[in-house]
Amino acid sequence: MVTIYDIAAQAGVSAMTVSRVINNTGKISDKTRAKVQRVMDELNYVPNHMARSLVLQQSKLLFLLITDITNPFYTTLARGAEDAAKKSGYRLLFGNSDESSQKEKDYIDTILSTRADGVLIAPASDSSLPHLESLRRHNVPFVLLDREVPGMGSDVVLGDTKEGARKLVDHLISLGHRRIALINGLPTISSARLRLEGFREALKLGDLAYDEQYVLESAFEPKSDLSDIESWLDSMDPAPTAIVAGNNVLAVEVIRTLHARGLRVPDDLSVVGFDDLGPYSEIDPFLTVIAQQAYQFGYLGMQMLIERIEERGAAAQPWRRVVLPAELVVRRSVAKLPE
Amino acid sequence: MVTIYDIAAQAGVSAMTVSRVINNTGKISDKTRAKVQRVMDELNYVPNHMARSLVLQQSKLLFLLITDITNPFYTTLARGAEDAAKKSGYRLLFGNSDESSQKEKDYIDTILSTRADGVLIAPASDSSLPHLESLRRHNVPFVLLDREVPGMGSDVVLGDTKEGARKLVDHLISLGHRRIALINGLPTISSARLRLEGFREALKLGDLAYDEQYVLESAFEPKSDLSDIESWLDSMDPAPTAIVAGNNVLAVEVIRTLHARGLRVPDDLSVVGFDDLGPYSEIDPFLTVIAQQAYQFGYLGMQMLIERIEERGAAAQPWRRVVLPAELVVRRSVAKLPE
DNA sequence: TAAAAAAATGTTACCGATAACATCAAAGTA
DNA sequence: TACTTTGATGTTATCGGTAACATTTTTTTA
Repeated sequence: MVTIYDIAAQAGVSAMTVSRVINNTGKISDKTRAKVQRVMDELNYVPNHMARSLVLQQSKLLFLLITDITNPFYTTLARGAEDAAKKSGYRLLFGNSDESSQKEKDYIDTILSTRADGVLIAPASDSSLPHLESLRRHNVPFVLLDREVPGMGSDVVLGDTKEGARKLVDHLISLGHRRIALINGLPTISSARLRLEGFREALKLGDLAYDEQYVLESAFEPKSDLSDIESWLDSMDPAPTAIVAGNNVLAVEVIRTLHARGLRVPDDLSVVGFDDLGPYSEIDPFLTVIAQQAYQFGYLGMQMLIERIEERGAAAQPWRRVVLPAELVVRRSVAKLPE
Repeated sequence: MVTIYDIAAQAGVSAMTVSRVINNTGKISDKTRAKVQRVMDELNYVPNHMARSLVLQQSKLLFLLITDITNPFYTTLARGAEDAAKKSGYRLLFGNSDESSQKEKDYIDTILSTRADGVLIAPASDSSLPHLESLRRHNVPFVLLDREVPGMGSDVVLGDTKEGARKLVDHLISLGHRRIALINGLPTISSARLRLEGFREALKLGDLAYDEQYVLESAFEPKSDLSDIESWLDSMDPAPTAIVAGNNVLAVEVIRTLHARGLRVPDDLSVVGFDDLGPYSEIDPFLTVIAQQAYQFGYLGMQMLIERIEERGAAAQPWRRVVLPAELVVRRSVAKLPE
């Protein structure tokens, strides 16, 4: 690999002069600059970022850690984060924790040892706490996305999840549904807890009793084994007329299971969910959902992160909490029940 | 940040001894090892990967560069690459070029200056050639995915695209279609060229004439402006009875456009495409497609990359070319025409 | 018990860059 | 002309690790 020393030797100057040309610092005569520049081009010089970060103690590298790279919510979010990072001259790398606390830990280790300047992270669950503590301890700024972790203060971008759940249930009630079920993420995830809260509140406001048998808590990630959904569907008595799914993955699993049983949505059972299904939603606007501003999650989160990084040393600002609105998008997956 | 020198001082040994404990190299007494280990735990030591890579001249870092992070084909591929990388003890970072040659170049620069050990890359187009030359010049092994770049020999994992296109057209012909249109990616992308070839061959075999007006070459990425699709649809005379879309993004765009015009698929026009639409194809198996083994693209490509990296120095092996099969998945988006 | 071998640990130099300071020449000023 | 200032460049130390070699301690063997 070509180094500044190779350039320096070839151009007949010192390494420091080469460094000055590269970074456009200090004073250099035009003649020297031109000569150095020419040699760099000739030898295809590429700066070694690691050597540079080592001495500068900053990498201009940011990480985005998401929990499911195949989930359109997160990939759209990634686009937003990318755009915001680029605008401020940072490079962005992605990691995918797959909803696994262990994988998340591995990525955090990578991030720490890569000496990233900051991290945008959608935590796997409450058990991410030690990972976040590790980041905090090592003084790596981070911003949480979509989920909070109790016990860890930080900047965070959230969706108005509780309100979203309420809107979904209200919508169902307004169409005559009275037996409404919820398949939710695990209660170790803050957003799942909020969905349940919103769900219960809306029931109460609608004068409907909360019945535990109508609630299933299941992992957010796609699994091959759908038997818990199966048995849950069997167990409810009387059967619900509508199911609220805690996220898009669960919505898909539920609909798949229903289809496998020969049940049609919404004719036999209504289904609503959180977050869009990506391009698919566009060709066949089928599923009624709470749409979240995925791109904004990434964009705003990244802005907040960069502000934190650049204010470093300044008096610490209080944590910021951005809550993005949740919009009900009515499509065709809910039946209107006869009164 | 805590360094090995801090550990060394605290533990009353030399930095080298700490290094030996970390890497489990050389000979160390159990007592010393335990002591050093304890101090590392106490101080929450995290190795500085950059310092280490600087001296070792290798980073154990790999990159995956894809062209569209919101495309399920690539995210599924990413999963495969991730799994294969982890199995061999490499860390994997993602980059997203967004089908843009410029963004791709920026990522290549990042990759070069980060001194990654290797790159898995889905090139944006033939104009990626200089970027690949740059990698080659700097001796960074890479494997191409899904697309080849003329003039650049390398390992590559491809889909059997031409055969795929043929199968789609055959399928349409067998259902009575005679006027078949193709909306394809730009001809600067190898896979788009192959699709066109397969398309033409299948027409010929089916005794159908190739008519240029039925072919539109458009960018693969989603755009807000659909006017070229609009005018193309208007221009064809007589109108086709079926449209082959070159990838999933284009399929979605076409269907969206048709819906906007009040046309139904497949009742008014049949549409087929390449690559699935992610998990969501499952809730409503609608679009007939050529399904590619996205996960395998990533997994096999990563394996080949790692083999290249680790054989370095050994006699160079000839380039390998893996072609993965393309399977026709028949669903509901094609109408059977009366003879 | 002295010499040789093995085990445990330390010292030095270097990876590729930059900050801080040092030097030297040309230009400006008294 | 001597003296300061400014501009252009070089030297040295350092970031956090590890390889290669050096040294010291312990164990084995003749």
